[in-house]
Amino acid sequence: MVRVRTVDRRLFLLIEIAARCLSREADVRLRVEAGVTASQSAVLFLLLQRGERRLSSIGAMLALSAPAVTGLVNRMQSAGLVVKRKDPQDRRGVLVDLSETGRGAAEAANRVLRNLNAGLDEQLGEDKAGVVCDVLTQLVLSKNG
Amino acid sequence: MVRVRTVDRRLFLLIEIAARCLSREADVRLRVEAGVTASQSAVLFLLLQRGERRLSSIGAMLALSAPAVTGLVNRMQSAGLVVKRKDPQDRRGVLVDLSETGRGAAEAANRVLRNLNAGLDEQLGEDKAGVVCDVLTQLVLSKNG
DNA sequence: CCCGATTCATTCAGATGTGAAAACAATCCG
DNA sequence: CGGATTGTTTTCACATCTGAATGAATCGGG
Repeated sequence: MVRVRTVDRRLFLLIEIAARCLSREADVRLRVEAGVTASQSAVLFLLLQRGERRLSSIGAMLALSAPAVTGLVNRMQSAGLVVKRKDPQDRRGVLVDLSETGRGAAEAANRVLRNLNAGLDEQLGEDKAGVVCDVLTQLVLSKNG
Repeated sequence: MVRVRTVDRRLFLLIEIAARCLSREADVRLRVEAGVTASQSAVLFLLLQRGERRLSSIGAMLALSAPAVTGLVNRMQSAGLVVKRKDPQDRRGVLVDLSETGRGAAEAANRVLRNLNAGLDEQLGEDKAGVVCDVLTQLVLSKNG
């Protein structure tokens, strides 16, 4: 078993580096093929899978702070990707949903992400990729509940 | 085998979420116990392990763009953690090294990172944590050379 | 019914990233 | 020698995060 030493074994540092690498690659392809950024694609993915949601719900699922969600969604609204409306049941809340444009972009982004993910699975092997997904998922759940 | 569905299995999205979670936790402890941020700790770690380096070398090892390194190191210099000097061999380059203060901070940050990492190993199991490290390392190397 | 506590979103200031383009230094080569 | 090219860093404009403070709506116990 090769033990490569990039930055020792400090997972905290390594995961950020890896995330930057992947994110950069994803961002380029998402911009070209779907016209959205990587951050935006996460929101689009969520809305496409789960439908209209609160800002707070988006923040919880993506582990983003409230101000981060506000800014990200506002920029997406300016770009015509999503629509915001006050929650009629509880007017403190704000509901976000895909626009028609946004739905198209979300589907395009989804294809890009699926391709990228398939590439990763191939590069790493399905078994290892699976372990990584499980571990990261477990990690996220343990930190957020 | 439990297959949790946080955000399907799009590793590109999941790794960013996980990185945010870990980074946030690390940042709090690093600020309290070492007086530095998570980003700064990566640079300190590198300089402590490898000694004085070029800005470009730091960027390559941490997968950061040149402007990111310039900004990060400048803030660290303002904070008294590092010292910059022109490379006497090739005056295009800029060498960065730890200050006395920086060395202390680096050692403190190192202890924090070691503790955090030990906690992760315990939570995930050494074998799984090892797989994740190997996979992420492989990934980073394949993207950067 | 009302006021204090809670919840949700926004604003704010600042750290951290990016790509594009400018500023310089070194090197190549005709 | 000198102009073109290459390499390194910085500047710039902007997207993306964070915690802290604020505002707005709801809830719940008198």
